[in-house]
Parts: sequence; structure tokens; C-alpha cells
Amino acid sequence: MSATNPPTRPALRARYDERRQALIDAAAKLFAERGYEQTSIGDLSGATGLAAGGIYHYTASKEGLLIAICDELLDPLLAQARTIAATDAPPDAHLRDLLRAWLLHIESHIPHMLVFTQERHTIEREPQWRAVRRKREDFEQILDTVLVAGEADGSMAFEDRGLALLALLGMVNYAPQWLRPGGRRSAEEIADVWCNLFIAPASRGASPGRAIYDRA
Amino acid sequence: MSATNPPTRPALRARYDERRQALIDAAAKLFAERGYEQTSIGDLSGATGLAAGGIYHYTASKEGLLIAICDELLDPLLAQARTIAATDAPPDAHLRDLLRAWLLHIESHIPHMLVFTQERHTIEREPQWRAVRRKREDFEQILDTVLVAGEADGSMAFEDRGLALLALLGMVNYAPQWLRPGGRRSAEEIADVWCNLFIAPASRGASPGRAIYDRA
Amino acid sequence: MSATNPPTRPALRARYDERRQALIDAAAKLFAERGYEQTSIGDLSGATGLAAGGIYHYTASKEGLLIAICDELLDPLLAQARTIAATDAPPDAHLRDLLRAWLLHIESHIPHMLVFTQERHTIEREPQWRAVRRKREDFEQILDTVLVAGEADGSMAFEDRGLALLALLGMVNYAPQWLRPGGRRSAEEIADVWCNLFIAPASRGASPGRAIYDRA
Amino acid sequence: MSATNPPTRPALRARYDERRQALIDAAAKLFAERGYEQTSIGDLSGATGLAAGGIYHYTASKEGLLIAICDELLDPLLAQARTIAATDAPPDAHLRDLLRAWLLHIESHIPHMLVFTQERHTIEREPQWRAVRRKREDFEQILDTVLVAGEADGSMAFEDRGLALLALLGMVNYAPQWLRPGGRRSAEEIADVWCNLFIAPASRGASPGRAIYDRA
DNA sequence: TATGAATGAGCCTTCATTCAT
DNA sequence: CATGAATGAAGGCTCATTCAT
Repeated sequence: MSATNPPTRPALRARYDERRQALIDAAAKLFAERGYEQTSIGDLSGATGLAAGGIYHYTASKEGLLIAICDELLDPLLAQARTIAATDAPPDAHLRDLLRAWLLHIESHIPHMLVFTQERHTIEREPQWRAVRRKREDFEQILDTVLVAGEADGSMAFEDRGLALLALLGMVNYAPQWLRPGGRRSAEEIADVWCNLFIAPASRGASPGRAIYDRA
Repeated sequence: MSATNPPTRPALRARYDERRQALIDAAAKLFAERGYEQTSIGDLSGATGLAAGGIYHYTASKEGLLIAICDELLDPLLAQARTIAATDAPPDAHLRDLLRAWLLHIESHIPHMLVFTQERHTIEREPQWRAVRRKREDFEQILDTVLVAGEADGSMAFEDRGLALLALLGMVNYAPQWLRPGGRRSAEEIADVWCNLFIAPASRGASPGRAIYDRA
Repeated sequence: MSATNPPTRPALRARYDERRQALIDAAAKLFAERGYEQTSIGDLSGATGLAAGGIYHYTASKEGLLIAICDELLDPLLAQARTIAATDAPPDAHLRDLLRAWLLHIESHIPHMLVFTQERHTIEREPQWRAVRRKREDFEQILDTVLVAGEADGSMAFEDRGLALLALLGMVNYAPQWLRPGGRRSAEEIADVWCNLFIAPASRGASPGRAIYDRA
Repeated sequence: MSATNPPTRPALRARYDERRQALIDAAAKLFAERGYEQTSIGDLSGATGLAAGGIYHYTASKEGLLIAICDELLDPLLAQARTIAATDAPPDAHLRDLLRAWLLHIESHIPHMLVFTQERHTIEREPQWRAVRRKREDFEQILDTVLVAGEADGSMAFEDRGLALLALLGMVNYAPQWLRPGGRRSAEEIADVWCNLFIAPASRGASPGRAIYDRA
């Protein structure tokens, strides 16, 4: 009966939210491991302890879980990106901070990110996914704007800025395939190394991030 | 009664191979557009003009098509990579040639590549995909070897060679999402631009590839 | 999401068992009439009132029904046979009681028995049928042991004991083709008549069974 | 185009008949091993060396093979039975000779017999099988007539003649499950042992068959 | 004759979703 | 809230049969 109608009394609401979160997390994990289509409601039932029917108290549909996963991935990321870009730091600091936040977020949302990547055909094709697509585009737009600014003030050097953006998107989107928390390099270190690929030699090593990294 | 047994008479064999190829290509396209699971045999039937049952003359199963797509993608790529790496050119030339061949191959196999990417969970999980996994690993191994050599002879400069390899894999694997034949940049130009991200300043512009690019 | 997992709450469990039983009985009847392969899940759906999908709440597969039919046939029969053979009655009484129990069981499981007979090629060939095969062999073993004992104490007379056992198996296994409850002869009468084919003349008419039959 | 139109020129006709025979034999064997429905035209293709389409030169349909198998089983048996019953030998000799011929025929047609048995549901249900059913009934009629005569002249002794006939049918129909050429007992010996179950003590050992058996 | 391609109906099974309890 | 029963639509695949060559 609910799914769209979560309880309003605060005590119940808290429990509801908690369980919904657990469901989404379980879904992200299973979808990432087996694929969205290859994961059945029965699998989710097994992973959550909820019976098949019970799942529908927390989501209107299986696709709703997929949307929730994407939202959980994109909403905080976009919010952070906007905050960072609104700062009056120079463009190279923006880039560095963006990359760091981005990789940190991915590191804590690896299954979400894997799902987001492998369901591209769904997200890009279906009309009901417009909102999600828009968020992804907004994030890329912020990134591009930073690169433009960096090129303008000479703190970044590109042979071809468009290709640089695409390279950046590629390397970061690929990270969930290998990045693991507690790995040899922290997400922030990786961000700094990659950032340097585009920072003009003169500006390198100047930022706080860089300093920290050098000490490590 | 065949599916796994193509005809032996040469005339028929040619016809068979041709139609099988058409089937695989259609499958690659549809799988890329809608996803493997969301594409039904009926969809393939519609796309090829073959009745549903007739498809099974050319493949033993739907999964067989997926494997064929990956093989068509990886086999020639691996062969080219091996040829290039066997050359006695310097490491930076190897890298440039590898990247060019790689991006050219992707450009002519975009649907294959999209399918390969989004079916990662299948390829990485199931035992019958071992051979495919192995090919991917072999290719990455070749690439890594070239980077090691480039670092050794000073023609390449990495802050962290491991991260450089992962960055490279990421940017190229992401290319099928936006690369289109006849686009603003040729595959070879893109290869050269990206290659330069890792070439030591002193070596840049020295290679034949670079020269050509500069003239363009 | 069950099929193999019947509900645990007692009230539901009773309902579940009852419906599963109805399904198995319907399957036995249809399989006997048309053959296992020629009976579709749709036929079972029609016979049970359950939609096609609903059948899979009560069995994991069509083959599971076949196994259940064989188990329902063999398990109680084997149990009875063991009980009878454990008695300290003389061998000829054992034989008579075994035959009576056997034919009574067949009379109340005619479809099961027909199915068991006509699916011999499946039961004998496939590895997953080992348990069923074993039960059949155990029953025959019990029978043989009784014949050995009867031959030893002179209460039975065989030209060739092996052929006597095979004759017995043959005539009883053939019974479901013509035996009908309420027919001219009761299952017990038939058992007694056939039993006498192997009882030494001196012992005939001595057993309780025989006495009852004479009166009839 | 043929199947129903075998060639008329004698030379071709011989080859045609030979191949058709090979096909029927292969079918009998496979049907007996796996069941009629579980045997595909592809299986027959593999067993005969004929391509799938080629099989239809020798039979109009898969069911035609099943009918041919039954005919090959029943026609010669019925012919022999009629010949034996037409003799003016005494009933007990008739029975003995019938049983011998019957078991010998089964011994050389084991797969046919297994198929005939396990396809009972088809043979007994479908209208197009009337002719086959009729042959089976005719054979049983001949047998019953002999028992009647044996009971009348006192050479046979039955507690219940109907049950004796059914016992006989059962034991012989079950024989293909275990009878093998070259086994411990010849088909004729088996026939004699089983025959004696129904021969009145006074008549036993008198017949030629019995004499031969005693010497062995 | 014989082949292999092709068909199209049918089959078992899975699964997201609904609903009475 | 939660459950388990039930549905009905698909989906992948098999297969007897036909037919052009």
C-alpha cells in the first residue's frame, strides 16, 4: 500500500527510511555483481530478508530501485561539485578539489557507479530517465567550465580541451572497476596524480593538495 | 541440426559465414542499444529477417552471440597489439602505434565495445568467459610492458605508472560512448593527443606519428 | 519464490501440502493417459485450475513431478514390504502377504504405476534417478530373499527360481494395464491365485490367506 | 517426394528397402533407449548418417517409424501364432510352441518390444493406431483360445483361466527388460519353464520340448 | 536421392507484480 | 507492515517438417 506513501509519524518514518536504505544498498550490490536484469526480486528478497511482496513497501517497482541508486550517486556528487565550483579559488584548485571529491564519492559508492555505468543503455534511451541524464550532464558541464577557466588563466595546458575532458571522464568512470578502499593509493592521491596530467608545469606542486601528496 | 557445425562445402560455407556475420553484427548493434538481456531473440529475428528458430542455425545460443561479439572485438585487436609490440621500434613509438590501432579498432567496432563494457558483470563472473577475460588481460599486459619499457628508457614520464595505465584504459574504454567515425578528430589524432599525456617532453614531436599530426 | 521451500507456518503448510498432493495426482493421471512428454504444463494447468506459473510453487520442475510420482509409489510399498519381511511368519506367508500388499498398493496407484512403467527409459538412464532405481531394486531384493527362503524350507517349488522371480515381477507390473478397483476379482484374490503358482502342493490351502480365498 | 512412393525398379527398390530397414532399426534402438518423444529427427540423423531431410525419403513422419516398428514386431508374430494354432497338435503343445515362438521373436526384437510397451498410451489412445491395437488383440485371442482348449481337455490346470492369461501376458511382456541373447537360459528354455506353470502335472514332461529340456 | 536452410508452433520456465490474509 | 500464493506475459530454445537446390 505504501511505496509512494512512506509513513509520516517520525518514529515509523525513521525505521522506514532505514529499511529502504538497506534495500537500495542491497540492490546496488546485487545489480553491480550480476546486472540489473539478471537480478530478480527473489534475489533481493534473499539479500534483505524481506519476502518478495514486502519489497514493494519500499519501492514502487524494480526500476524505482535503479533510479534511487542513480540518485544516491548523482545528487550528493552534484551538490558537492556546485559547492566547490562556487568557491573563488583558482581554476586549478577547483579541478583538484573536484577530482578529489569525485573519486572519494566513487570510492564510497562503487556498486552504484558500476550500475550507473552498465545500465547506460537504459538511462540514455528511456524518457523516464531524463532527470538522471540531466544530472550527469550538469556535472560534466561544471567540469568543462573549470577546464575552460584553467585554459584561460594558463594554469592548465591542453593540446585539445575537448579530448582532455573526455579523457578525464573516461579515467574516472573506469575507476570503480579497480579502485578499492584501503588500496595502495588513496582516492585523493589518485585525484592529484591525474590532475597533474592537465596542470601546466609552472602551476604544479603549488596547490595544498600537491604539497600533502609530496610529503606522503 | 547444425548451429555448431557450419557446412563444409565451400559454396555453402561462404553463404553461411556471411549470414552468421550479419547476425553477429545485428546482435552487437541491438545489444549495444538496448542491452543484452533486454534484446530478445524476436528482436534479432526482426533485425535479420530470419525467423526465430532460424537464428539457431548460426549460433548455439544467445550467449554464443555475446561471446562471438567479444571475440570479434578482441582477437584482431590482440593480434595487432602483438605485431606492434614485436617491432623493434622504441617504446614511445610502440605506445603511439598501439593507441592508434586500438582507437581505430574501436571506431570500427563501437557496438562491440559498448556491449563488452556493459556486460562486464557477465564476463568477469561466469567460468565460461575465462577465455575472453584472458584476452583482455593479455592486451593490458602488452600495454603495461610498453609503459615499463618507456619508463626505463626515459621516453615516457609517469608520476605513477600504475595509475597511468589505468587512466589510459579508462579513457580508451570510454571512447565508444562518444567517438564517431567522421567526427572532428580522427581516431589517430585522438591517439596522438592522448599519447602525449605520457610522453616525456623531450621525446614529444619526434615520432613520425607526431610529425604527421602536426602537419594536420 | 518457493517451489522447494514449503511454508513453515502450520496452517499454510497444510494447505500447501494438500494442493501439492492434488497436483501430483493430476500429473500422475495425465502422464499415464498421454505420456509424460506429451503432457504439457498447460495441460496440468487446465487439470488443476492453477495458472501455468502457479504450478511452480509446488514443484521445481516438471521432472520433479515425475520423481514425486515415483516416490509416492515406491516409498510406502517398500515400507510395507520391509514390515512384512521382518515378521517371523513362514516364507510362504511372507510371499502371500507381500503379493497382497503389492497388488493392493498398485490398485490404489494405477496411474503412478503406469507412469513408472512407461518412463523406464528415463528412470534407468539418468543419474538423477538413482534413488528411485535403488528403491525398485530394494523391493525386488526383498522379494528374492523370500523366494530363497521358501525354496529352502520346501514351501515353494521352482523349476528355476530366477525365472520365477522374473515371472512374478512381470505379471504384477503388467497388472495396472487391466486391474480396476471393483473388478471381478479383488486384489487380494488375485494375489492368492498367483501366489499358488509357486507354492508347493503340500503347502497350498494351509495359509490363512488361502482359507479366506476358498470361502469366497 | 517419396516416403509413400518407394521406387519401382527392382534394383533401386532393393537399396531403398535396405535403407528403410536400417532406419527403422535405428529408430527402434533409439526410441527404446531414450523414449520416442525424447528422440529427435536429429538423433536419427546422427545414427543413420542421413541428413535430417533425407530421413523423409524413407518415412512420411516420425510417427510412421513408430508404426513400422510395431508392425515389424506384430506381423511376423501373429503369422507364426496363426500357423502354430492351425496345427492339429494338442493344446499343451500349442501353448508350448506359441510361447517358444513368442519369446524367440522378442529376443530378436528387444528394442521393438520395449518401444511397443512404453508407447502404450499412444497406441491405445489414438484412432490411427487401431490396426496395431487389433493385431495385439488378435494375438491375445489366439492365446486365450489355446488356454480354453487346454482347460477343456485337462492338459492344463488353472485356478482362474483369466488370471492365467494375464499372468502369461505380463511375464512375457516384461521379458524384454532383462532377456538378452546368449543369456543363461535360451528363450526356448524359458518358454518351457513358464509353460509348465500352467500344464497339469500329468501332462508335464510328455511334450517334445520338455524332453529336450530335460536332457539339457 | 540427398542436403542443409528455414520455418513456426509449442514447450518449460522465470519473473515482476498484485492481493487476500 | 509483511507474507506467501497466484498470475500471465514473455523469453530462450527445440523440433518435426518442408523445400529449393
